[in-house]
Amino acid sequence: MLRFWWRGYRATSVEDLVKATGVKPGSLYSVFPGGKHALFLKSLERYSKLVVPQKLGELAAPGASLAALRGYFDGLVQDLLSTEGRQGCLLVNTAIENATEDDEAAAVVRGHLARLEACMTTALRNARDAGEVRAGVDPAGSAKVLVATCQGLMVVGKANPDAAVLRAIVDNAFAVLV
Amino acid sequence: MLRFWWRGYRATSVEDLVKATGVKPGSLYSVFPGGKHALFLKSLERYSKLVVPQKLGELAAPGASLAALRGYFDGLVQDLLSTEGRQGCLLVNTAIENATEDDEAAAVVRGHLARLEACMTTALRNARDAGEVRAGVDPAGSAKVLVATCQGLMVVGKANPDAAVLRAIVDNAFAVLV
DNA sequence: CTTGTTCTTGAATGGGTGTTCAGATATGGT
DNA sequence: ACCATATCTGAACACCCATTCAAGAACAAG
Repeated sequence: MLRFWWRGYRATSVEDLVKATGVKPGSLYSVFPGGKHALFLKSLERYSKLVVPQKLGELAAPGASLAALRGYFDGLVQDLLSTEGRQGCLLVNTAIENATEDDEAAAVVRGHLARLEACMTTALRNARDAGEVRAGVDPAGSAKVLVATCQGLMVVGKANPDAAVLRAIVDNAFAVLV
Repeated sequence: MLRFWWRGYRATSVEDLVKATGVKPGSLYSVFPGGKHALFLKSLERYSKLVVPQKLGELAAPGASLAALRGYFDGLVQDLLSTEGRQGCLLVNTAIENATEDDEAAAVVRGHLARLEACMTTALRNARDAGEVRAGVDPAGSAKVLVATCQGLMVVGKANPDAAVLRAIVDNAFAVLV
């Protein structure tokens, strides 16, 4: 999973995976019928179930509010600025690299986007009920925009991992809500 | 350029380029010293100078206002929904696929993002002066967010090319401005 | 028509790719 | 200790990759 995350599907060779896991080709192909591609899909699922919830943090909780939402974005920026986090999000990378020609991978990405939107919608609804955002803000609608914005943050962060640029995006994205 | 746009850098082989252009390997390498990578950088520049201005349309004009800005986003959505446009934007794809390991490519992407932000800032400034957006809207700040949002639109569009989903993102992104 | 030069060709090169498989090794029940 | 079964191993396979280069074609000048 880490190899696909760091380097992408095409750039990761089976030899890389063999070296990284210590599992030799023969075993790898008997454990994962379907070879590299099957392993990739398993990696996407593993990322969805292990890494994503960890990054979501409080935002995944039903009582999440504006602070949790903001915390998610801040974490995203912090990751993009760190040496280890520059690879961004495996699912975003997959959307760009594979989604057009790999329907199974695209489906995993769609699932991720839907979950993210759901989390953000509840967080915004809670925030509105608590008076943390303007009354005019539509939780469902704003969640859709914020999902797109955070995917865009990854793209910008990859090309330009600059603290000021990324923080300005987040600041201004939240400024219109209050 | 089209090959790199459609399939990405790694997935495009020199043989593909030879077949597509009719230029045989020997000539190709004598015209482009540096081989595949040099040709890729030239493709990025060509895309920047030919395709991007065409997509920007009125938004590139100094007098562009809210309608031009909205038109750009609508064009983006329309492209993502068409069969030919599903490949998205070459520069966004490059940001994800190559930016971390290819500084030259990343620089071209950064230039594109800067230009886009400049266009959007002037459009928003014009819109504010004309009273088309709320007085509280900060042109420079909102432009940064809109740049990120439109990059995110590409990511979402690749995984989920659904008219309702994409239009909802654009509608809600503009809803907070008026 | 010659000659010198530029441009073009496509086969060859060395290395990397994903995948397979027969043989070696380990395991667990008797 | 035995053997049947499951597991692991790494060499071998066929193919594709980016790149090079010597041989040939096209061309312009005298």
